[in-house]
This record gives sequence, C-alpha cells and structure tokens, in this order.
Amino acid sequence: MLVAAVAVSDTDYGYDKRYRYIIPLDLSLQAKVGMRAFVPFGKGDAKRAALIIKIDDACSISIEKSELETLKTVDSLIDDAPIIGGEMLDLIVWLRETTLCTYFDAFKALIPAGLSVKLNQKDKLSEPLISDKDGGGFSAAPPKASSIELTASQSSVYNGVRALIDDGKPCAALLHGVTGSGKTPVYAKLIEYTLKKNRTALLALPEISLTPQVVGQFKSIFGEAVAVFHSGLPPKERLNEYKRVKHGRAVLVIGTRSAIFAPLERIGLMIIDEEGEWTYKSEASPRYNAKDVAKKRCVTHNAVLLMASATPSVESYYYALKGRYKLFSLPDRYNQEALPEVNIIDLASKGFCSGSKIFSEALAFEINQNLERKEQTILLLNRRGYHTFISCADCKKPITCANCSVPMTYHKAVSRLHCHYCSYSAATPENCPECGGERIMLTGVGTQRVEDEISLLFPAAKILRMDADTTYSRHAYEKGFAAFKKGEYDIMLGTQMIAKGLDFPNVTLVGVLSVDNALFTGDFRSYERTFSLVTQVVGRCGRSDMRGRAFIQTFMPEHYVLNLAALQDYRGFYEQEIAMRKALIYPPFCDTCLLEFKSESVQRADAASKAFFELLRSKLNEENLKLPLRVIGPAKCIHEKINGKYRYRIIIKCKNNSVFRNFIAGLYKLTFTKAFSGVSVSVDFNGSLDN
DNA sequence: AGCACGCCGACT
DNA sequence: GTCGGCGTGCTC
Repeated sequence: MLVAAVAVSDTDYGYDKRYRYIIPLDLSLQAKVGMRAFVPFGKGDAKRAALIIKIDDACSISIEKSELETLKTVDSLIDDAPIIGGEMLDLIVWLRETTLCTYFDAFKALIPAGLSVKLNQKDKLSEPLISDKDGGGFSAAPPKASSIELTASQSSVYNGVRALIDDGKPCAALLHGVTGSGKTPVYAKLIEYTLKKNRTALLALPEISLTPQVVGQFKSIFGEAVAVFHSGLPPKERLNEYKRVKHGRAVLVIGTRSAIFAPLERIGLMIIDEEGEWTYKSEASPRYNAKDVAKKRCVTHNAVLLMASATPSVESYYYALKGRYKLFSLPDRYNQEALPEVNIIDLASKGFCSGSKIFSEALAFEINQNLERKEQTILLLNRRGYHTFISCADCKKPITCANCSVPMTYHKAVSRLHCHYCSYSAATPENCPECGGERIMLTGVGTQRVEDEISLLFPAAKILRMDADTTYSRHAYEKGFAAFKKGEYDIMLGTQMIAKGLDFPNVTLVGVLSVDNALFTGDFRSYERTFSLVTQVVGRCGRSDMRGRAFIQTFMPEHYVLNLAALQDYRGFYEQEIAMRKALIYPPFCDTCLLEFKSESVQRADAASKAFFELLRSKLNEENLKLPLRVIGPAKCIHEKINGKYRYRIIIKCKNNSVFRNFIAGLYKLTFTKAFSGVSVSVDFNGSLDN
C-alpha cells in the first residue's frame, strides 16, 4: 500500500505539516510526486487541494499499524503529470524553513497564477507540463550580441564574469556601474555566452514599468528564446510562458521578483538588475527576497549570480568588500558622457520664484531655457495628489483617514480626499471633525498641484504626469514613456517611478522639487533609499552628447546624503552609512526579525504584542538559549492603524540562522491559541521596518 | 479558517 | 425533556 505525504492548501502555519494519506489502489500507478490531489480534510472532510511531496510504500516507513488505520484516503488527482519537479520541491521546503510560511504558500509562489485551481474545477492542461521528451534545448541564439562593441571597461567586466561562468562553481558577484555606464550590453553578451554553453539564463528587473523597454531589446537579440514573467501578464499568458520555459523552448527568462522561480534547468547565469531595489523583497507570505532565492538556486545549478546597480544596497557592497561577492565596476559613463552638473538649491534662503510655491528662481529659469532649446526636462516629486496636507486652522489637527492613522490627500479632479494606504475616499468636510471649526486648510504640494502650476508658469509646455493615479493600467506606463521618448512632451513630472532605469537621450535637465520628507521615514534605510532615488534621477539626464544638469531643491542644503548624491559619490555615501550601521547595529551587522500583531481591537493587538514579548522572555530563560539578540518594543507600528486594523510590532535584531528561526517558529506556533484570538501575527525576516 | 463536540438556558 | 447558544480544540 502506498502512502502520500502532502502539503494541504489553506492551512495556518500553526498546524501546517506534511499530512499523510493512503493512495487508493486505482490511483497507485498514476500518482506521482509533484502532482496535486484533492484530499478530505478536517472534521467535515471538506475537499482541499494538496500537493504530493513524497510517496512511500507503507512497509518501508516507520508507521504503526494502528496509525496507518487512522489515515484518510486521497480523493482524486488534479494533474495528469507532475507540475513541479525535484529542485522546486527543495525550494518549497527551503522557503518554509527560511521564511516561516506554509508548504502550500511556498508552492503557490512557484507556479503561475493560471495554474491555481478552484475546488471541483480540474484544470486539464492541453499538454503535460513535464515531458521526458522535451528539454533537449534549443540551439544557441543567432549571435547578434556578438556584434555589440564593448568599451574597455565593459569588456573587462564581461571577461571577469565570463571567467566565473567558465569556473563552473556557484558564485556571486556585484557590479557597481554608475548611471549611464551601459550595463545592458554587458548583460546581453554574458547571456549570449551562457546560452552558447547550452546553459540557461535569467534577468530580474525591479519593476514592470521597466520591463517593456528591456524585453524589447533582448527579444531583438534572442527572439523566441525569451520568456517574460511578471504579475501584470494575464493568467493565460503567464501559463503559456511558464510552459515554454518548462519545455525548454525558452531559455532566457526576463521578469520581476516572482520570475526568480522560473522552472529553468541547467541555469548558468542569474542577473539581478538594480539589486538595491526593495521590490525584490516580498511583503506577503512567502516573505522571501529574490536575491536569497537566486543565491540558493545558483548553488543548486553551479551558476553565477550577478547583482548590479548604480547604488548597490549597503549590505551587498559590504559583502563585496569583504570578498564574499566578487566586485566589478563600471566607473565611467558610456561614450565618455559627462556626469550631470548638479546644483543644490537652498529653499530656506533663496525661496521660490514669484507666483510659485514650488519652483526656485534658478530651476524655473532652467526649465525656460530647456523649453526654448526644445530639450526635455524631468521633474521628481515623491508625493502624489493635489494638496497633501489637510488640516483645521483652529485646532491644527490634520484630517486623517477613517480606517488608517494616515493624513488624507486632496485630489482636485474629483475634489475629494483620498487615503493612499487603503484607497478610502471622502468628501472634503465643511467642518473640522475634531473641533467643528469651519476653516479647513489645504496645504502641502503633490504632483497634481505641480502640474497645475507648470501650466501657469510655462503655458507652452506639454506636460506628462506619471504617478500611481495616471498609470493604474499596465499599458499606461509603456504609452507614457514611449510618447515622452518620441518628444511628444517637454516635461515629465512624476513620483519615484520615473527615477530609475529609463533612458531618454533628449533629457538635459532634472529637477528634484523636494525629497526632504523621504530622509526621515522612521526606517533605518531611509537615507539609503533617498540617496539612491536622488542619484538615479540625476542620472537620467545627459545621456547623449549634450551635457546634463540637475537642480536639487531642499530646505536641508547641508545634508550629506543630498550632497553625496549630487556628486554621484556612492563610495562616500557607503562609508558614512556603514559606520552608522555598525555603531547602531543594523544590517549587515545583524539580521532583523519583524513580528507584527494586527487586530480590529487596539487592546487585543497591544495585549498580543505584550504577551508575545513575555513568551519570548520566558522561553529564552527556560531553554537557556545563547542567542545573540536585541529586542526592540513591543510598540505601535509607525502607522498605528491601516485598513481598520490596529498594528503593534516587535523588532528583534538577531542572527538569522536555523537555531534562531526554530526558536521563533516555536513561539509563532504558540500564537495560534485563544490568547491571540482576533489577532493576526506575522513574521518577516530582513524586510522593511517602514511600517 | 471551518467544523463538531459539549455543557448551560429557554421553551414545548 | 430537548433544542440550540457559541466557547474551545483539532485538522493525516
């Protein structure tokens, strides 16, 4: 008799494990590891989807006869053939172990959305996802990348990484290339080399908005060998791309975070572009970081991991300097283009030009110059909406969202208030909800307001606004950027989404309207993020023979983060930042473990965080564990209430190893009891603390 | 999260 | 007597 070990869907971490079911005789020949099945679960024996992760003969496993008799029986099989194989099963176990998610959550992260089943709805695939006949791979792409000429410094990076690929040992490298240094041709040549060796390659990008441009370039080189993975694709297309990879018809995957799980075989090279971006970290279960997954897969495949950025994460650069990653650099811009000339404008002493609450005299002058010369301008403001601060003139209290402890933003087009955290919308009140005062003040500048002011100050300018309000559809990004590139607009104004990775040769002026608020968000990474944002947006200009210039408006002109960003001095910033991280003990000198307690009741969330803290303290004493850790909190999250849920947190600075994770997993399991009822608890390793 | 089991009040 | 309230404990 055969017994299957399965991962059951929709379990909580508290009772998630490998459940055992008897495989009925009539399924014993078809049932294979990696197939999904329906199994009866719980008191009512409701049918649930499950993944078969192991099959054993009953006599070969240590199982009591009496125990065997208590096992339930597999109901039916969902798939005709396994949908995942060996490496993926290992990844599921690894994801569960390292992120404390359930087996099934891990599994769902690895398969395309088009494959997930609703109960009773069998997804009969027109062709099996795995077939033994497939995979013998494809002939190398026509060598179009060979014709790409590399500069001396590009060649030296190419040769260095190529040598690592030839070594055939798992290895990680960091490429620090200034903005505009031409990393893409190096990727193309390395990928071509990898494919020629009959290995496969993956290129991860931080955002969908960057995907169309890059995909276009790579498709023109590698044609049908390219598969695209990102969450903006409709389920059917995603499934199709997944199958092309699974069958070996596509050997280069380009995509966002989840693409890191693409079912490639014989991986030779994984590239993580803009590796410092936070989008590589998943904020929902499984809370993985694509860089960690890539490292794990590179070890499995004896592949090379290449992480690259103009502004690498402080952690990665530290590891590179320590020798854990091989360090490469592209210190100069492509074609000897000069870095932009950057001016910091002190708003406190210089003020705004007359009739403006946004533009300094100097920046307004430069915008006019650009309009006259028919050159393009990019303006960055990291706040959307019209007015970003609505308050009462009498009691001075801001008007906050009904569901979130977050100030609301005024949107002029609909003349309503919006919450950017939960998308709650309300009419602008006539009276202050706190004191009844009648003088409601609209202050604070958002992108919509800037757009209005530009049309007043520069009536001839054609303006493209790019922010979350204008780009909700996935084609809106593409359309906007393409139109701007064609010269249909003079000025592109937007939030962070316009700052990175884009290449517009006719842009000669960049204005940073204000990023002062981004420096102080309450997260220890706020300086790193602001440095990266400013460095990158400044790098958007002067990407042709015309010299670029940038103007950074600020009330803190002495701030070293802004000054070093103006100089594009990554190393200088790194030295300051790493000293701070060391002194205050932050990554890379420790790992972080964030425990979050959410509830509709403040008291419950508060009490749960305190109860957990007590649990933590007593278990540490009881088990006499010698774990290097520091506990911060429990305390309210930065935004105490989001979406109607109150939020408390505990941050543990720790060493994220299996001893510590087992310890936390043990405590976490104890939260699935009535003491924590009505409170959802989550655990996040090395994530953002900006919540 | 469901779902059953169980130990108390309201009602035929 | 017995129907059903939801508190609490388990899920191969």
